[in-house]
Amino acid sequence: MPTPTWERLPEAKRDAVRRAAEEEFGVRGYNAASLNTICREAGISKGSLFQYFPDKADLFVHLIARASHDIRSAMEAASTDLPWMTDYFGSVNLLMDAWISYFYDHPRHRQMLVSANLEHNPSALAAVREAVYVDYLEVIGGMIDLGIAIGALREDTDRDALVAAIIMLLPHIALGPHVRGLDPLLGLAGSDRTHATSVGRRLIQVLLGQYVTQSVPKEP
Amino acid sequence: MPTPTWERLPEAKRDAVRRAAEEEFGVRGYNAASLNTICREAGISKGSLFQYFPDKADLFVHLIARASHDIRSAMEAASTDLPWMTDYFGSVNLLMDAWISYFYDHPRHRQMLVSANLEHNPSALAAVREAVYVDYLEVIGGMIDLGIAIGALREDTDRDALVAAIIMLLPHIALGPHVRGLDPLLGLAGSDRTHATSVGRRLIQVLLGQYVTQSVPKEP
Amino acid sequence: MPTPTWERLPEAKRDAVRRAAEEEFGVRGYNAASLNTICREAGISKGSLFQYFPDKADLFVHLIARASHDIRSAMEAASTDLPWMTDYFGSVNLLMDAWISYFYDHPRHRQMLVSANLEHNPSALAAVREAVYVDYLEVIGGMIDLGIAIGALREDTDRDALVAAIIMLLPHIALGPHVRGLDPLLGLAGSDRTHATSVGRRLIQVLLGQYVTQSVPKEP
Amino acid sequence: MPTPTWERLPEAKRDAVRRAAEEEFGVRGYNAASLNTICREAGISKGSLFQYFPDKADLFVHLIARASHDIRSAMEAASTDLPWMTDYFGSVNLLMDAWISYFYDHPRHRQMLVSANLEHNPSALAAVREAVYVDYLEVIGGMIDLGIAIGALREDTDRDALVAAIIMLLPHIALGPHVRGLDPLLGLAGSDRTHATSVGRRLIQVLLGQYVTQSVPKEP
DNA sequence: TATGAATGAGAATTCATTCAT
DNA sequence: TATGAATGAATTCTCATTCAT
Repeated sequence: MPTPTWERLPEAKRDAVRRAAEEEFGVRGYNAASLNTICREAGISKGSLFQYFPDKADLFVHLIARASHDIRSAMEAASTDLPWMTDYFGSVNLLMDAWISYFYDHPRHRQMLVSANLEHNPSALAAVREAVYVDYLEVIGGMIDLGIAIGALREDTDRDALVAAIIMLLPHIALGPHVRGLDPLLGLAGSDRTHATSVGRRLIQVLLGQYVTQSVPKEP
Repeated sequence: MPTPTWERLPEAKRDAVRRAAEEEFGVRGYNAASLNTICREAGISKGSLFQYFPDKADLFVHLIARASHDIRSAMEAASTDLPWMTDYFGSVNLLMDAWISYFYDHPRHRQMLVSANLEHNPSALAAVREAVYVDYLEVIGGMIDLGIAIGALREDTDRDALVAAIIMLLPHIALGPHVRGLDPLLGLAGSDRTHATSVGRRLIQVLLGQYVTQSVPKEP
Repeated sequence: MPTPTWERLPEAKRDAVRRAAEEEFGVRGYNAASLNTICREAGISKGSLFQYFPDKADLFVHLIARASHDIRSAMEAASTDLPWMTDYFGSVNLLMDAWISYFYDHPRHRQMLVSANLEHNPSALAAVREAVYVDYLEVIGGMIDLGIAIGALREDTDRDALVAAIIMLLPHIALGPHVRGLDPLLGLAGSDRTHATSVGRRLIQVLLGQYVTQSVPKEP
Repeated sequence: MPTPTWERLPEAKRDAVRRAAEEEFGVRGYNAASLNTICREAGISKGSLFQYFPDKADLFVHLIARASHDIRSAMEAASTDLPWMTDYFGSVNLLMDAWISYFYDHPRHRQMLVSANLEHNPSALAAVREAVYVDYLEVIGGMIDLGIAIGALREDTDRDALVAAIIMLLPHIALGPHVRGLDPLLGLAGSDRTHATSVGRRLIQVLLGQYVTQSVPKEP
């Protein structure tokens, strides 16, 4: 956890530190990221950084948790206005669109979460698990449960397997499947938002298709 | 590529080095793995290791490629005797069973491939891509194409999206979904082979279910 | 370039580091010099040295450039009061005396510049070229040009060949001709300042003799 | 000294080892030269090399001494037919031409002797001193003594200073003054044999000019 | 509260030399 | 006589963390 000193800091300085750290963790990964670099870019001293966060891992966890929380908020906001009751499947697709858009609008968050997903260091990984997947489980799980409850998904849906599959795929869809050698298949590397969105929809279809009871809406 | 010296080494020593290196890369990941540790565990001197492999990256790539090749061979052997024509979906499930079993029988390979999948270092990642994903694309792609060709899968199957989704999920299924925070859902951590197999089948069903034209066989 | 940290260091510590480094580079040459040894002798930790200089080459260049600059300043100071107009050849000799004296007073500089002149490493050599020879070319070239301009040297003097010859000989004269097997001839090894000065004058005579238009002054 | 084993070796193998070693010492210098590389290029094993020469220094000394001896022989052969009695200064120039030509014809020797002259390692340097400068002293000293004896050089020539100056300049003239920052002055880097020869003559003139009693011959 | 110099363990890699076969 | 695997000390350089100012 950040120290009280960190909380008392002016927002501008906190922002500078966060930006520098997200960039560095995003580009180099947790282990290879250098606190030297972060301090230099943020314009603070080494000593200061250790007065804000007890150690490197703690800084990382803080950033991941914040990003995850931001995303969840964005998703919940986007979800509010969707016609879940009347067009469930369309709403799922629109939510996925919003999610993909979020990462196009917040490239530093995207990059850092890619790194987090690639992380092997046990304590960093534990942080990702606790900070990110809890949110995922709640949001995705809730979405599927709603679908079943309102009859938009078949009653015999294998809820847990489906939620798990979606969560496993999520990082690949928005964060960059190309890092995993799938690019020849899906052509996502360097693609624009429109193409990424359309690929996202195809994957949703593969996962949800068999459970949908409504007629599947066409792409706009 | 390993040096000629490596090729001439007695199998026992090669095995000791491979074991130690797979273990270290598996536990700590490419970047954090220490050649010091590998040497100590393998009982060789630092100088020797560099007479076997030109550098760290080369050792890593060698191990990954070897493991990947072993797995593909095991899969192709397992595939040969399956009744693809008469029970396509059952064969898919049995192939998945074999695949999961392989990793239960070769825990060091499993662990190292998990690490490889988590790798952030770009050049190490490129090695993984080339060594592992090419095999995956061929084996999985071939399996789906066969299903479509013989009418076991629907003609309008989104072949690429499906192959991509399977490949994205593969590492999670056999290599450890628990590392990604999904354990509360699937209960795989420390589970036995039987439970892992059953989870694998549920995920296959989620992915393939809608495209299957045959009646789905029950678990044995 | 040295880091800001280096600039802020107390002079005593900077001096200790410079001494140790000049000694080590002088005794062993750039390539063979050990940063370990330098740190030990300077009484600082390995980490500290790399907070002062980005790498080994930078430390080397810094020392060479500093020494060269010191020498040039000393030469220009010595040159100021000489009677160039009325006794050009005598002034050349007195300048040479000052130059030889400088190295007797700064034995570490002498030794390090000998090493620098023996350097085989291309990038270290480039540094020497840029730091040292530019000064030499300017000072020696200027001196010859002046001699020609005021009529102290013959008009048909092969200016470039003469400057080149002097510059080629300079390191040998003051920095130690004995290292090149010439000692049986000149008896410089371990000699005192007086003998070295007299040898210097003989070499000047060999080089300049034919071009001098004034009567050559006797040694004092 | 090479071992008896080395002497018994077939000439072809000895030649391969010499070539490889001259190349490596020439390109990288004594300290940085790698016996690994030499063995690989020569096509022999590490063990063999150490059965031919007791250690690295000994191999280096052997090569230097051999090259120096070759050069001396070539100079003495070239000297034989020169008209020393009737055209001393012209003969000096022609000898210098032959010397420069030798290095254009034996680039590996040239390069290795450049390295030797740049060497800082004490034992390697001692070898250079003993092997090379003894020859230089005898050949150049004899040449000057002859000039004085036959009256081609003035009686009051400062024989030792002159010999020393010539020997100091020799490596620069044929071996590459460009490495010492003099190229802007003399334009020798990458120059052809003709230009190098003409530069050599200008330097001879600068050194010998004042002592010559004959009229100086023009360049052909 | 901020600073930034100091630390030293640890990283990958190279190399001349030895010696059992 | 030839081989080439083994060695381990030495190299430059990085980094998170501490602590006196």
